[in-house]
Amino acid sequence: QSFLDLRWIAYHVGMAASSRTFPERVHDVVRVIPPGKVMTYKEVAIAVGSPSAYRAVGNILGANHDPDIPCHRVIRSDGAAGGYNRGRKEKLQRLHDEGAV
DNA sequence: GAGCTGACATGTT
DNA sequence: CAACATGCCAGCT
Repeated sequence: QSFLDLRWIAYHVGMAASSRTFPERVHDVVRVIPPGKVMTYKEVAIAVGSPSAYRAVGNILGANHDPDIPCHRVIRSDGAAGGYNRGRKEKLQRLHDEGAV
C-alpha cells in the first residue's frame, strides 16, 4: 500500500532481477505477494522498475497463465478488482476470502 | 472546492 | 498496426 512495501518487493526482485524481460520481472513480483495482501498494477510496475508500465503489467498478468502467480492479488488503485483471466467474479471472491482490502 | 469524463502514455501479443 | 485486466492529467459540472 506504500513504497515501504514496494521496498520489500524491490529488494526481493532486485536479487532475482538479473537481466530478465519485463514479463519475467512482473512475474516474480506478483509471485512474492503474501496471502491476504493485494498490490496495485502501478505498485507492481514501480517494483519492476517501470513506474509507467502499469499498462504492460496488467497485460502481462492477463497473458500469463501460471498458477504459481496469484494475479488475483493484483488490483486497481481504485480498489476495483479489474478483470481476470478466469473471471472477474472469482477474483473478487478470492480476495474477499483472504480478507484483502 | 470536489467529483466525473475524456485524452494520453508504456510494453507485449 | 491496433488492442488491453491501468494510471495520471486537464477540463467541465
